[in-house]
Amino acid sequence: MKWKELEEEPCSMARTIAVIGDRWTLLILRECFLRTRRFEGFQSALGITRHLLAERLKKLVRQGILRRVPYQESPKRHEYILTQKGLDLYPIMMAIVHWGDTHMVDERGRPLLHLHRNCGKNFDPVMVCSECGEPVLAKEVHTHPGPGARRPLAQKEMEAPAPKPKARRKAA
Amino acid sequence: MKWKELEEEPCSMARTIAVIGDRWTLLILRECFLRTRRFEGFQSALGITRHLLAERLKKLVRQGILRRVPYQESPKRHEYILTQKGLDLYPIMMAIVHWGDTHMVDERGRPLLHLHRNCGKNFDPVMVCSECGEPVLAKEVHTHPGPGARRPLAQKEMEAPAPKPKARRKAA
DNA sequence: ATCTACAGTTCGTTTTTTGAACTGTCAAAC
DNA sequence: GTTTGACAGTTCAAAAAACGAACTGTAGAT
Repeated sequence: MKWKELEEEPCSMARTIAVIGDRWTLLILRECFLRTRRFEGFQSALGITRHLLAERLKKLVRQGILRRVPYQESPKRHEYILTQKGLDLYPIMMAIVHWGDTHMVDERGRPLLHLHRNCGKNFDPVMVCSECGEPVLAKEVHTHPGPGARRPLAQKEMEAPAPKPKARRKAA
Repeated sequence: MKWKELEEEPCSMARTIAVIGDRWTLLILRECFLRTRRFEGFQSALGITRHLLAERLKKLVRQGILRRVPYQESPKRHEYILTQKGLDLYPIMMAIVHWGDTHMVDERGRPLLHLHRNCGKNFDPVMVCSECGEPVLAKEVHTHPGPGARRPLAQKEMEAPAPKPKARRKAA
């Protein structure tokens, strides 16, 4: 499977992973949520190579996750700001942080705490069901095909190579 | 920054990303949650190279996310099963799927639906505050250092170059 | 005139990933 | 009793991605 195909898989996870599923992209997004906006800011916070950083930022802009906004003329300079689509990644970020808080901390405890201003307390993110409001466990969930599931196979595909004859052993 | 260092960063996101933050690992985990357990199962579902798959599975076992359980003697064969630590990744997976459902679907709609058996409805995952139960928005959260934050600077680090005065220039 | 800040780009080297075949055990088929 | 197939890997050369370090270019500060 190539990465181009991945983006077209009928799977929301695959498609999302195709966009944000690499280490540097996730770290760049972490910085975005910590209010970093500028090239040098990302570079020095992460130690990423400038080449990669430029590439990843471009990709995030192409995907509509960041917006490239000018903040000064002459020399033209831009900031990278999260769009709404980007802000919507927050639950993913928080879920990742929370797993780390639960399973990857050392004896000293959490590196960061999160204060929910609405209620004034440090909190953990909890994933609940949109319908009943209860926390969701993996075992309580049944997954089934939706309208965008892989379409029924077309005739052409039906004729497509049945699983290749595996001439794996001592061939030729 | 090398990946070894990443695992030791005082940041739960960095540590988590060091473990699961690459494309194949995330896809392997997707398969795990879809009940795939065996080498061939992962390989044929994902099209990952066997070499990489073996490597990634080893790493996930080392990290305690999967358990390698024998399911037959002679030839010894093993299954890869999610541990509790692995099951705890579920909110991350669901958050990723949900973002994809929101921002990456085509006109046909979602590839997969998730039924919450407890309430009998198809649902979306919602991230709420553990303290007040309300959905959390990025803007409502204030991040601050916790007990495991970067240790106080050692002497050597104190001697490191202080940030220099910033040059100002005309704004846009 | 020189230095520094910023936002990249270029390019040669190293590391990772890929693709394809190979190894080895055992059961069933021929 | 030899061959075939399923399974779970390992090996290795070649291709792709990432790294590091230097370079480009604009402009304010010294």
